[in-house]
Amino acid sequence: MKEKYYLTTTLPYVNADPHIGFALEMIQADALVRYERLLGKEVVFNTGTDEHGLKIHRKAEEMGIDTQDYCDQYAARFHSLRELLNLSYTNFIRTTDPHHKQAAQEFWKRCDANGDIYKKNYQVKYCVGCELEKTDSELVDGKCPLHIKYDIELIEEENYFFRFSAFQEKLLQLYSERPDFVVPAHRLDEIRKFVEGGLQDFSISRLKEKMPWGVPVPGDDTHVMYVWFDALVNYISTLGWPEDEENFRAYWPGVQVAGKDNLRQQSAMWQAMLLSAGLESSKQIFIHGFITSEGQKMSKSLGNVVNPVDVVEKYGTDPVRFYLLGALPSYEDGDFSTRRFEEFYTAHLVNGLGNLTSRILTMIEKYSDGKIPEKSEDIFDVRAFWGRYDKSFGKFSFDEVVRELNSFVAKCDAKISEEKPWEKAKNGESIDALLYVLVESLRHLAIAFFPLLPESAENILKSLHISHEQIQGEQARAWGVLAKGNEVTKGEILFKRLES
RNA sequence: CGCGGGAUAGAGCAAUUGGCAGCUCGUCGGGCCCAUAACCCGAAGGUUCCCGGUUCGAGUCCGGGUCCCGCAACCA
Repeated sequence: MKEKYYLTTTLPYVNADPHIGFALEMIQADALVRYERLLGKEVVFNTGTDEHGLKIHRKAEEMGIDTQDYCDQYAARFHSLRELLNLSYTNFIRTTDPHHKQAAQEFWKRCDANGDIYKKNYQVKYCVGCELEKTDSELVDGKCPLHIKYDIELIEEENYFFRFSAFQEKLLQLYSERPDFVVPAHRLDEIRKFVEGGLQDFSISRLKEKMPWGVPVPGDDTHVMYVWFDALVNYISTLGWPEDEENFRAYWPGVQVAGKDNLRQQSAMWQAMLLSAGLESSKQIFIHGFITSEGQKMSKSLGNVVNPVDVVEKYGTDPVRFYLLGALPSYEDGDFSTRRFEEFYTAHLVNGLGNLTSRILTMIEKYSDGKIPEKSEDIFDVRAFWGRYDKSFGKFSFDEVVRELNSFVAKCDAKISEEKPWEKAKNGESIDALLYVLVESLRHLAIAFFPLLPESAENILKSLHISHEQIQGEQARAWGVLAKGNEVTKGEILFKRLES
């Protein structure tokens, strides 16, 4: 039976269009699961949309449409990223799905049965000017920056609370037992510090009369769940929890990919919730950074927001995937700049992989009659290459994976220059040994590039007449798979040169 | 003394446990003609933010300082 692998992204909130930062998360997640599939694993890859809460409800009201219709529209927009970015997710969960709501309620009941949910007065900070509830971080010197003349009013309201404070010890234990629970390590340090500083119980419900757009609290029809509580449960409800126990057991615990703004929610709150419900902790949490635009924070007012749809239309899906995975530091914030994008694209895809592919296939055509020559020795040590490749993927270091790949391409180019096959061919010397090394290396490269550039890699494989089934498992990584006499077809140019 | 990240060649980034400071792009010089005017070789370019300490040896460890950037809890 195939080994199982489960990975989920966070669910974007449907109050804005997808931005490049979310595209990064999706692409990282997609590269990971494609990599795991190469290893021969059976994968569940989950994403979806988070659709409850006050902001959504209010926005739909403003637009004068039904809230569910509003959510449907946005969910469709996020779902369209699948094609745009060539994503291979298997599940797309929406928190308004009936099954998810039932699961969230069941989850609540378990935490409640465990004594971790209780009622308490909650002070809401309210700005009369905005007619909105405010959070502390929205206030400046305790006042609403938009309405300094009014004092913030405190409204008391009874809410359900989650006993977060009870899980401090257990969370710290989890962090110390599993040093790679959160990657990169400095994020684990960050969350540990936070938990060590003491935890406060948090509110997990809202009064239904004020905010009806949420999952009803079991046994109390005057409250709905606060979005966080319901949304986090999607990571397991998508697996059919609670009733499909077999599927849940097969895939949970899973790997979670999230942005640095989600560190607490994923690695502390959600973990505490799981502990409370008596479920296993997540397997691992990978935290990525944010993307700046031309060196500045993206913001609507600066007008420098990068829209993934625009860049994909301009450059294509694979180049965008390649830039996001390879040109940004995997553990930190990174910058999206047009100049750098074009440099990176030209250097590594056009001049690198694309040109090398063209070189090799042409030489096979010219000097070997379009057929694979006799098998020869592996001079590049592909086994060691795969070792480094696995190691880099294992630590979510996508930039390192890309560096490995680029350096393999460079080695091939250097070897060609060194051997000067065109000269030898003229002198009547056999160059079959070199040609085999090159074309077999190209096969390895195509497989290794596949998780990052699925479409381009597929094109190379097509040229080599290698089928999709032949790229999985250990046997695909062996040296000498291409058999003598098999045809090779030179295809279209892989990466077009940018016009300057 | 709220928490955390960062500062390394013109730009963007790397440097397992301390051990000759590297990579990509760009610049300059040469080579090559299989390839998408691509590719290869060589060169120039660094006081690793500053001050002090530990050490045979510090980008890396310790102390102090400066400057950027996130977060600061119910803001997805």
